[in-house]
Amino acid sequence: MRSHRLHSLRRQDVGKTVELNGWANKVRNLGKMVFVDLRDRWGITQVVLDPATIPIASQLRAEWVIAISGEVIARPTNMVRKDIATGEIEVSATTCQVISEAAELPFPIADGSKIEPSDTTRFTYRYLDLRRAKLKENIIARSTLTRLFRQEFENHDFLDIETPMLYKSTPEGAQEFIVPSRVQAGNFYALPQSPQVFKQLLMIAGFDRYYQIVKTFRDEDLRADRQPEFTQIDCEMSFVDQEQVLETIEAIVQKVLQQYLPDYQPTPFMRLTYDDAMQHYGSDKPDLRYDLRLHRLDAKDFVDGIPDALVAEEAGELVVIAARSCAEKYSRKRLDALQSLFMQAGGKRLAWCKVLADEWKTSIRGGISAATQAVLRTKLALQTGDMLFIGLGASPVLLTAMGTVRQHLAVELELTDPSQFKWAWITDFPLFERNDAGELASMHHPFTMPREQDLPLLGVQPLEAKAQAHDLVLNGVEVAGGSIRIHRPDVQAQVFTALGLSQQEIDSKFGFLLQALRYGTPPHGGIAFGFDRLVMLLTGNSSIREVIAFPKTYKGTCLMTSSPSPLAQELLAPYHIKSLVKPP
RNA sequence: GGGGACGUAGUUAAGCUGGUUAUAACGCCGGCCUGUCACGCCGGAGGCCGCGGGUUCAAAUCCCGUCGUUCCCGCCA
Repeated sequence: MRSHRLHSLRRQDVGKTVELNGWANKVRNLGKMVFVDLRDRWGITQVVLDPATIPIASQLRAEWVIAISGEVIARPTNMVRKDIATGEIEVSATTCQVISEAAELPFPIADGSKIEPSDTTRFTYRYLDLRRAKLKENIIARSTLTRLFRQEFENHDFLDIETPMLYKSTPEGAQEFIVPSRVQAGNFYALPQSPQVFKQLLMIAGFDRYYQIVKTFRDEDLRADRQPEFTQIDCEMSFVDQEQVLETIEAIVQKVLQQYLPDYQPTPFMRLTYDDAMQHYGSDKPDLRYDLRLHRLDAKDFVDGIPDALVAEEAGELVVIAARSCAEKYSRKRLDALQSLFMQAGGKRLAWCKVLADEWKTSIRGGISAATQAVLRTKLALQTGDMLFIGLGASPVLLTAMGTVRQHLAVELELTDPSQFKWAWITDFPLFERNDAGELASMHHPFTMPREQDLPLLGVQPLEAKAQAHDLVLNGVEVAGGSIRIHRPDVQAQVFTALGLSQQEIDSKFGFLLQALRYGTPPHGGIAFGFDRLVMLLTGNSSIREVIAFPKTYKGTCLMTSSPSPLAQELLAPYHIKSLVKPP
């Protein structure tokens, strides 16, 4: 029986007889003596074996699972390793039993190797990748954060209630995963994109506060921060206004951060309206670790008139970003790259100026007059060595295009310190937006409550209406989103109507919700965290695959289990499905 | 759906303006080694150069297609 885990033995344990189990992280065979770094989830302990008494010692290889018994001894003084917790001792083995041999490894598990396996290799042998320190620590950190969030939600009287995985198709949102019913011929469930409607029904049922750490599913194309199945921390509260939701959630997050990050100094989350975020940062999820603010320029900023190069054919507006001390960093090539980035994002032209001591260098034909330079210097607090990026285009695309430039500049100028955490609430989102077909669509979802004062706008100027919706943004990533929900059936009906749904559609899709709202519904609202993204940021990773034990590839496949896989027609038949694709 | 990068021993890479037997490191196998911790030294094995087609006297190398991994845009109520 194992007597100790592999992180725990210290100098004061010298003389103890111990039995240790684990993986041979590293084997160093010196002929007449063999050193094995024994590893488990908790740490590493060095074992020294004498092949003269333990012949198997010279056969040991990396990643074999072994059990040894022996005596804890102090390392010779000059052999003490200060960088390892157990570095003062080692275990002199008296027995060694091989529990399980390991085949030749596709990549080294132990730290310190220069060889970094490719993604394909890592995915194929995910269980081995998970043995490596980095991924292992990410998964442990995730477990810690799960525990801390659970504790805090429980402390705030939230009830953990499960909602169905086999749900109903609601095709308004993301592409869904569908599940054929065997019993109900020709009918389908859908996997939930969110437990949205169920948590509202739980509020109607009177549970008052609900939370759930739960998988949700979206059959969309993947990204570094998107997986087809991902984990939400979903929650909902009754008898609250938006301010109370924000305060409660912020308190929970702050408490979790204090327990998770040892040096965390809690500062209140910043508050920004959607309009301010767009105007100042060109994004509804601005990264606030750096300033690089967007400023409007107009005719009065140009003493001698706006240079021809900055006058658009049609309605043109000008937005400028002043970047500090980077005039020397921007070569022609980098500027061209920025320019094409800006154009791709929908901007018309991106000009630049280098603020130099004597004469400004600029891409603007004819240059910038001394008088205008003086105005800009004051307006933007310019110093020699700064650089201006002036974007020409039409709102609102100009703002988002400049937001893209801003983000790109920050990366190039190394302003994105991953150890820094800048949180912000974004509020007052538009209730609706126009989709590609020019139709009205919910920006958040159709159960979002408009601001009280905007209710009269629903029938007349719906695009002007703002929602009681809120996103939580961390370092430029949307980590949570939610809203106050509609608790009045008449308002809900108005929103459905504004969205152009017929009475028949409303009844078939959301009839049960409208019905439920009629039986005494408390005002309620909540939020859902993208837990994978949150863990990714808090662990300093740039892909959520690094914090998910068994993620999917970019194409949504699993290289380890080879899923998804074709099903023969006879296996599909019970589900009343006929495949149009011939299995390979 | 669109655009970019990558694919060569078990692994990670070099080779790519075509030309002898495809190179290195780590790993693996054998030998030596009592204080290693990226142990060291000596020797060895290991290749459908992703796959298919084309150009050529000759293709890892050039061209076309395809598959896979990845990053971005679209998409993600």
